[in-house]
Amino acid sequence: MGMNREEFLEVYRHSLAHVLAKAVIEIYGIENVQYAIGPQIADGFYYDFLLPKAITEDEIPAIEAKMREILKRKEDWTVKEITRDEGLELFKDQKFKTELIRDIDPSEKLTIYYTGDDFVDLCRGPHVPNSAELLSAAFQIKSVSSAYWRGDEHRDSLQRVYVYAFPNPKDLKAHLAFIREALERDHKKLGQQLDLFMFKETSPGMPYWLPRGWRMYRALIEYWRGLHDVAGYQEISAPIINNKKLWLISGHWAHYQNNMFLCPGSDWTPDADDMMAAKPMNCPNAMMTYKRTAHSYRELPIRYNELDVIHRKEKSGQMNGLFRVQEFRQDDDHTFVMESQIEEEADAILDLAEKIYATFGLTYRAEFSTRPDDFMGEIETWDRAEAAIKRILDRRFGEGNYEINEGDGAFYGPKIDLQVKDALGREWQCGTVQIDFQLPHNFGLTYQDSDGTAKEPVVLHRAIFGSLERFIGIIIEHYKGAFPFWLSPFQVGVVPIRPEHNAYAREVVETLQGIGVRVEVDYADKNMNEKIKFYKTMKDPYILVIGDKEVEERTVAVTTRGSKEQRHGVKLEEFAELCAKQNREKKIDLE
RNA sequence: GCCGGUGUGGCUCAAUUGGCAGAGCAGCUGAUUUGUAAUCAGCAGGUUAUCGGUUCGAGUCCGAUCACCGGCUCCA
Repeated sequence: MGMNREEFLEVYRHSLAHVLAKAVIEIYGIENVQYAIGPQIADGFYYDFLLPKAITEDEIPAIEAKMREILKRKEDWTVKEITRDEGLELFKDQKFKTELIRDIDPSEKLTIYYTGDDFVDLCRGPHVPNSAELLSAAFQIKSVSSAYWRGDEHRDSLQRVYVYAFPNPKDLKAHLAFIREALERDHKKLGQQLDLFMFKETSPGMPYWLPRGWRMYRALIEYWRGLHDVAGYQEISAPIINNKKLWLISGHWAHYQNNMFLCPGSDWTPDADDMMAAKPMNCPNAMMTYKRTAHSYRELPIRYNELDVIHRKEKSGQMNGLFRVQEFRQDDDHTFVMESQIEEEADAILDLAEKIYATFGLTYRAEFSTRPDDFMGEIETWDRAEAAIKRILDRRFGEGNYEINEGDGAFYGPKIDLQVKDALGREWQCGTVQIDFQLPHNFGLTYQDSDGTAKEPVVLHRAIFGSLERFIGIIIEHYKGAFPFWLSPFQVGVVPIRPEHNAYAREVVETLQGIGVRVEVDYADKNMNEKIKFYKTMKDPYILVIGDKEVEERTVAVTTRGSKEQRHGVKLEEFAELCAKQNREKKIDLE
């Protein structure tokens, strides 16, 4: 066919979308169906329909069967060019098509495709010449859900039929295996199995961190603090609940109130002067911290990093495990710089981000969002900042090797977003570097420059993990719960075979704890198999078995996670050094 | 917020057309004293998410609420 895989997929998926629409119309009757659009997506395509009632799960097989039946008719596909007016006449009973045609430039010709002689759709093409060509394609309806016409919640709610589609059964099978794999890695499932965190109805979207999960959380924080302490950051912590006066200055009261948890100072009315709100962001308090004293240009950059708990009230139906919560910590920082320091500082942040992602074995890519229409501040300042960011990104990734989202920046400044890619190739937005010309202005921040005048600093908001909660969710799935040594909730599980081995086991535990290793041990008088099974289930990196031989030789018998073999006669000191080394080096794989 | 789905001991799941809420694991008690992923026996554990309705009778049917899941929108 002389096309590459991408084009091939596009033609196949696009053509199958028409077949789906035709099937739905044949089943539900053309008078009951308003068909909208059917674009292709990463693993197939979807098509949106307005129907008298929702499609249920049990109707799916019939739709799929109808699609296959249509393909077997081996109908010809014919393309035709028409005018706008002809289009409006042809689709006069189809309101979405009519709207689409109205939006097209009147001078432009429209193309329509017939599949057989009874189904016609507005489409740019290209398509297969005959349905027979799609007989080898493999597809499966994935699900039905709802979606708004043009993504607008005030408009029609449509039935969206998602379909997996691939050129052959082998590719489809591989994709289904991938989906199964992703389901197995589900962090909500693993979080429960590994006893890391839980949720309760009494505080939706606010995780309880359980003993094992909190150990990991702490390890992550300690790692993060270690890096920032030596990179010139000064960690702060500030009030969780603040009076609305603060939010009035920052602008959150006007623009973010719907996402804030309010609590009364004394009097329960929203306009009371003592109304308080849990902070949804750390920025205002960082501004206050900067403002407590006068600053010289010699002090800049000033970097205030922090890990305070923040709260954002979400509309119901938005929460999703650790990926989307209402209470979380960002690995936040507000760096105050002179405009001339933006480039160097942003570059240093990207260095730090790269180092951190590499520790987890995560690759990443950058996106750059530029000035929106409703921007605030001086256009020249924006231009200089955008040019500075562009220089950094060109240097780091090469021109054209990062995505540019024109006009997608915040109203207060341009931003860089970092998308990390996990073990399954899925992308997650984690890091962000946002330049802010506005907040320092609102808070009246200044520094005294070398010429003696007062100037406004620029603020860089940045996070590298994004939120610790989301990041932990990502790495649970990335590692499938088998964490690197340095990050594991417990790093070593100790199994004394009989009570008479407990004394030496205690010595082993204390030795390892003494060098900061997280050890768990079961001294109970019970079958050793139960103890081993528990530590294996919990995916502890190392299990040490201690019996007569080990007590006598002052050794440990080591089983490494993922390996069937056991290392006998390992000297206790030797094993302790192995642990210390891995905590230092933070390698992903166990030694 | 919207559309669809789900909710039964701590966990995983049963319960026929509406007809006595049940099992395995975990827990507790006892026995077993064990060298690498489930030793044996016994015991206890439930207002079937919550509230209301239909019915002689509701885990099951209807309504509302809450939470969660899959999407839409929004987002770290």
